[in-house]
Amino acid sequence: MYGSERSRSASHQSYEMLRDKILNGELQGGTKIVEEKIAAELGVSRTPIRESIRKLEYEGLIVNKRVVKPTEKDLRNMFQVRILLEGYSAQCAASYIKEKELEELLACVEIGRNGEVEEIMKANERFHEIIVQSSNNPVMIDIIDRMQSTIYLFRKTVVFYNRPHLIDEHEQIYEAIKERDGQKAEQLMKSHLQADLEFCLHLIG
Amino acid sequence: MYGSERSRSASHQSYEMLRDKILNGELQGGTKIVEEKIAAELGVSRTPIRESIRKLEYEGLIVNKRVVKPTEKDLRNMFQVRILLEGYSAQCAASYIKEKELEELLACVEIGRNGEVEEIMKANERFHEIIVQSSNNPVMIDIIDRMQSTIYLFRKTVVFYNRPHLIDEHEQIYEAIKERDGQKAEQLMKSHLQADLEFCLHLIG
DNA sequence: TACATAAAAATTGTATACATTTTTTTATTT
DNA sequence: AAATAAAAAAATGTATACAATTTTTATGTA
Repeated sequence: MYGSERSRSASHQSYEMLRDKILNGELQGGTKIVEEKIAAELGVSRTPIRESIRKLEYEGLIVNKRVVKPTEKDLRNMFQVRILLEGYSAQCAASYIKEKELEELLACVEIGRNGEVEEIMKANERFHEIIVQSSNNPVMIDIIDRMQSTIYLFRKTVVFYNRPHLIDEHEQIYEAIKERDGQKAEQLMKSHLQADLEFCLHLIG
Repeated sequence: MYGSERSRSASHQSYEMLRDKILNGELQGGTKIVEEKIAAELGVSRTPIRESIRKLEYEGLIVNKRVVKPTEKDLRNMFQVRILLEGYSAQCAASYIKEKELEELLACVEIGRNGEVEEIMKANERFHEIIVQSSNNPVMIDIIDRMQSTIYLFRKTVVFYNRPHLIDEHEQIYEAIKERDGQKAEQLMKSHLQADLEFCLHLIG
């Protein structure tokens, strides 16, 4: 259904193009973003480009007309928030998650063990996504989402590693949720994310 | 110093004007926002108006070209996040707050007891602000800030009441922080905000 | 060389005009 | 009278032009 979707507005196309280029590193941190240059590149006027840039500014991917270059401190700050919100989401999930999602969590763990690199990465992202969604709180989901791109940007270089124990930790979280033990699920999620942060900082710093 | 500040760009002026009108109720929830109308009102072109509208959209004050009309569910969702983040901030404050800020917290409590209505309202806001700031986490501060306007919008009609025990609760939180008891401060902050939410919902629903 | 300053260039902010889409109104049919 | 389609109007999206600002470069001086 989605595949056949009509192409959206110029500003939206520009937004997606810029975001992708930032996330995949084609536009490196610190690069100056000049409206006219982007406009020429896409063959449109500056007007829609400006809107797309504003949007990326609100998302934190562009700061002061430059591609963001998140510092360690930025990453720590985001993770601090993420740990609080995803930890809480895990607790909610233990109470509210449905059988279907529970099965999908398990599937993610299994792909994490036996899948191809690309699959594994997707499954790991999906694992967190399912839990966050199950908070059933659009405000919370939104906040986590918005931080996601900057976090991804920071750990770009790390992402092809697979941290030791990562899948084991996912499995433990899954078990806790399955047993409907909210406290445990929250605690496990928090230390999982903490370990993730530290691995990330260690590799880079 | 700030008083004599140069007037900012048209889009920023427009942003402030619209935001204020929304917050003080001059533009009611559900009101359609039409670019040309606003532009004519301010005597500028649509271009800067569009930017200001986008900004308000990101802040959640405009949704689908209409002034937002937050539902009870929205308020609950925001408070859920706010309780997590401000609770945590209170914990941090217990560890890190400086003498000067502690004194200011106490001053807020005292104004809450003896001040004029306007002063009290300001002091109560300031009380929370100090604690949030002391988290020392710009990401966290930003998120709380962004929710603030929508929360304010919702409780506009409530704001001139002063909930019973509100100041007592502030004082207890202050005491816990002063005693450097992070767990207690967090717990007190959480129930304080929970009570606030319920008072608000009760008055309106 | 290092620093300040003026001129030039580049970039962003805003106005206006037109194209496209969405909403409202009106007309038509059942 | 209700439902539908066609037409008109309104509103938004985009392009272009110009004004204001910021950044860069060139130039002169200590």
